[in-house]
Amino acid sequence: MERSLLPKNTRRSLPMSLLRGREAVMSKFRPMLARHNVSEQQWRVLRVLQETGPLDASEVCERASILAPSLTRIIKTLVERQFITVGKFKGDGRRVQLSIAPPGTALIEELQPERQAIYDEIERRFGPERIEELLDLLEALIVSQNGMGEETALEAAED
Amino acid sequence: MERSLLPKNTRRSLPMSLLRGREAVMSKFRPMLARHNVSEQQWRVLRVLQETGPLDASEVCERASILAPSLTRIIKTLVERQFITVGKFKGDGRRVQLSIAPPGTALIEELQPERQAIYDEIERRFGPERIEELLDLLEALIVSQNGMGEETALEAAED
DNA sequence: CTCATGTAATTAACATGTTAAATAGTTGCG
DNA sequence: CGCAACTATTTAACATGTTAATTACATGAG
Repeated sequence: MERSLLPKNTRRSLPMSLLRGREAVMSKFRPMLARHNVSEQQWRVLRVLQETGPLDASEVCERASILAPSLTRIIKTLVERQFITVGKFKGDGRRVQLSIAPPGTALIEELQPERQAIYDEIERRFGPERIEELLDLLEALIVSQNGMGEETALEAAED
Repeated sequence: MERSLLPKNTRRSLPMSLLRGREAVMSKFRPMLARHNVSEQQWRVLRVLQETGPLDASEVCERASILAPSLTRIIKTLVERQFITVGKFKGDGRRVQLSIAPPGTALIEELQPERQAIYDEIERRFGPERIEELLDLLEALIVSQNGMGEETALEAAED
């Protein structure tokens, strides 16, 4: 007998569990970020620029999982605080090029030890192997859902 | 040699992967909710009330992973649309009792088949066993981090 | 070259996340 | 009883999520 009904309750549903899981982890980092007056999203932008080098806004959105309108606002505050700089793209007047600035790099380096401590504590509680398992499963989940299998007979008929 | 450094890059970090994983799943449900003009959060409130019966605001916050200030606003719109009703709690004038109303129940029942189809598709792509694995890991993650192990020598010293 | 189309980014409008503070109601202790 | 401390909810203020519309620039067909 087929047994793939909807989650019996809200506590064992994928969206809710992913949300609560993320909250469980982020609650450990949030105090650190708050002490330095950076939001989660601002922090993600900084890290992406730090690790990848100058990027245009679209790529930052993609890599930091932030929507374009949010990024527009975030850019404004990060520029004001001199954590990043913006410039035009050579050859395409629409794009903006975002680069991390020295104060941004300095912030990341300043927080590095504390981040490490928090991450170690999370790992100690949950177990390093399980973290790897979880990361692998999440990656597989993302790939499985984002894959271009949209062409079911149903949806293809709508165009 | 100890090998538990910070995630090398933003793509393999727990918070980012959890965020992207959630987005991968929710992107499948969002269109359905949008068609019926309910937000994710409004939907979670309805489902919690449906599955558990009348609750006070705090319990709804807890079960739906919504912060109290957000819930206050959500209640307002759900009451306007007659999806829920609010009443006072006998014996404690501070609490509000939230109950799902017939139109709310009707909406949930109306969406049930579509939810089932979406969930089946997610399951088909990712695999039923892996969903269970993932849910188990997430639950373990949450428990491990929320547990009251806060009393490290470091933090105990701060009080 | 010119216009229709497409793309990158921004703006607008509203809902929610997030923290801090304010409001109301409860409870326990003297 | 009367007040201090606590608890549940709300309000406030600002940042972000989210979708739709708009602006500015780019590109290709004719």
